[in-house]
Amino acid sequence: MTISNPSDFIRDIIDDDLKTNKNNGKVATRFPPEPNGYIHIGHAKSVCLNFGIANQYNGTCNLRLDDTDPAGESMEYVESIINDIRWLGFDWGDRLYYASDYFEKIYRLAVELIQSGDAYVCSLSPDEVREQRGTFTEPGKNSPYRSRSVEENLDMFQRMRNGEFADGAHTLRAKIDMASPNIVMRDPVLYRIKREPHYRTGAKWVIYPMYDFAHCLSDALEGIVYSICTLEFENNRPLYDWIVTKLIAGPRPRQIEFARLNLSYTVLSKRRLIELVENRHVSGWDDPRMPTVSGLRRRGYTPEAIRNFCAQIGVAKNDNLIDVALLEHCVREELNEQAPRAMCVLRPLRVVIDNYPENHVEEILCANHPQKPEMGARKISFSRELYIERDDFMENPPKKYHRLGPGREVRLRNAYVIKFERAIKDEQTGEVIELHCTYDPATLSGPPADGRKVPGVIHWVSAGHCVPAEVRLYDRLFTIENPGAEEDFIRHLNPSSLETLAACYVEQNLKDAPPGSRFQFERLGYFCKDAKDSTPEKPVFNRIVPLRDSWAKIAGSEDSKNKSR
RNA sequence: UGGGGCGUCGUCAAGCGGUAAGACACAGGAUUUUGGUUCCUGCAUUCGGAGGUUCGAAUCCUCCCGCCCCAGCCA
Repeated sequence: MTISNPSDFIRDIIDDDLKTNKNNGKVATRFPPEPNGYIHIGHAKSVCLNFGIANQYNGTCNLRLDDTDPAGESMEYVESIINDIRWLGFDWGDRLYYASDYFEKIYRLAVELIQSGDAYVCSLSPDEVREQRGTFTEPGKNSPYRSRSVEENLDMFQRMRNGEFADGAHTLRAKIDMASPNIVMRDPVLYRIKREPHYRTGAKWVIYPMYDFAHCLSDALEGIVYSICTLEFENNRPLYDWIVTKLIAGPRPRQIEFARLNLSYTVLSKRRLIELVENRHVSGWDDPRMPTVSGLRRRGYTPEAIRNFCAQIGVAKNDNLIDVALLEHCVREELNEQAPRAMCVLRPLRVVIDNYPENHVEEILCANHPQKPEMGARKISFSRELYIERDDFMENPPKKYHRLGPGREVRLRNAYVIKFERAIKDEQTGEVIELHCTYDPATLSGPPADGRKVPGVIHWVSAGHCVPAEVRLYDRLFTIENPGAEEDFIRHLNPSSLETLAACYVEQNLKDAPPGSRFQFERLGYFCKDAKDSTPEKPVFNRIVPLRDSWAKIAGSEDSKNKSR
């Protein structure tokens, strides 16, 4: 499902600009994450948009770390961001930039702003600034420091930089309009004093530019043409334009806002994600249940699936809550094509084929993909003792159940038709612990000769030829559709978002599967060998996504019928 | 109710005055050694509401209603 000609309102704007030769045909974007957390699927939407546009129009997309607030920023995050965007399949050439590399230039531009009388050093406390800002319906008051002379402002700003003042003692503010109906324009703070070591500039600076000042100037310095950001910055656009027209002579970037991604049954705000990690509700940023790029990668999602997802959801200005089923659809779509099939028994039930010769082993050739012979075949051992899924036997099955039960026959996938003979139960608990069956030797590669129909097919492994594995079954992290809208979202964590099955068996061929390799375990879903926790003795497989299961729906409705009777 | 933005199927989303694309989801059916895949079929006489302009409106105008964002020295 590759969308050949992506189109959206942003690309429409670019098409128009190109048609009128507004920017001499130049297309330059940037992806500007702050390195204070791992990027998630919502960032991926922006990455695909910005890099996608650059690729489509033969332009460029810079990667810029927007590191203007040292609190919480670190090289670890920078590295993860770089790694994740590369993994997603995008390239910025040698255009890796840091806002912190522009600190000196930005400082000089601030001086220019002071010199033109468009900025002043304000000595109000944070509380006073808040009080004097006014409200939605009342204008703010001019700061008493608004009329400081250019000379005094220059001197004060220099001394701010020199570290002569305490944190928060003064700020540099733009002189705009305290009565503006747009609160962003009421003399916004441009610089603050903050004695916090910066992960890149160390202790060199004690003043740091605010986002509104640094971002637009960084864009302009890099020659960005389209500064694409999310809707909540729409109010800031007048300030963006104000700063840039005051300070930049040449071509100026244009800010365009689009709606950020919201995903059902998950949270995407950085604050909430951090809370999940720090309070150990998940194992880390790369917990396979996390919507982070690293979490999705570990879960087994492919870059292609994520890119397709981003193409599918589109780009618009409507607030949205995308059904996570669409994301799941995108992985299934790709993995159905790409993933070799294999067999794995999650909850083993021992089966003895009474009429199969003891100590006999035969090798059965199994196609790696039923529709793609070019993907080859592998051998699987078949013997008298097997494991099947506990779910595939029922003592009192409903009519539509196509598997094993009293008097029933079933096809073993890629192998013989077997018939149920008797069940052996634990004397204490009554639990079925072993099945005895007989097989029809004439059914290895075709249906029974007498024409009888065997509708059911189940998977299996040979007891003496399989390898023990741990399988982790993941489900959505939250039980409600929009946990992001809840104050106490933790309360809605899904208690069964992870089910660990420690005693599974996978077919022998998976013994040395490379870490990160993906398979379809037939009839179950798509799985990925966990790169972190697998050991040579015991591989661990993460369930990426289950197969669509129309039986579950039938069984579910049967179940509810029975309950209502 | 100061400013900014948005309202088209359950969820996304095309549509840009000529008579509602597509995807996911959902529901049927066919094929099937995965109750998978694939393949058919169905799924908005209607575009937040009400007026108006027009031969003709989701598209233009007016009013109304609803939702989101903004009062960090965060981004």
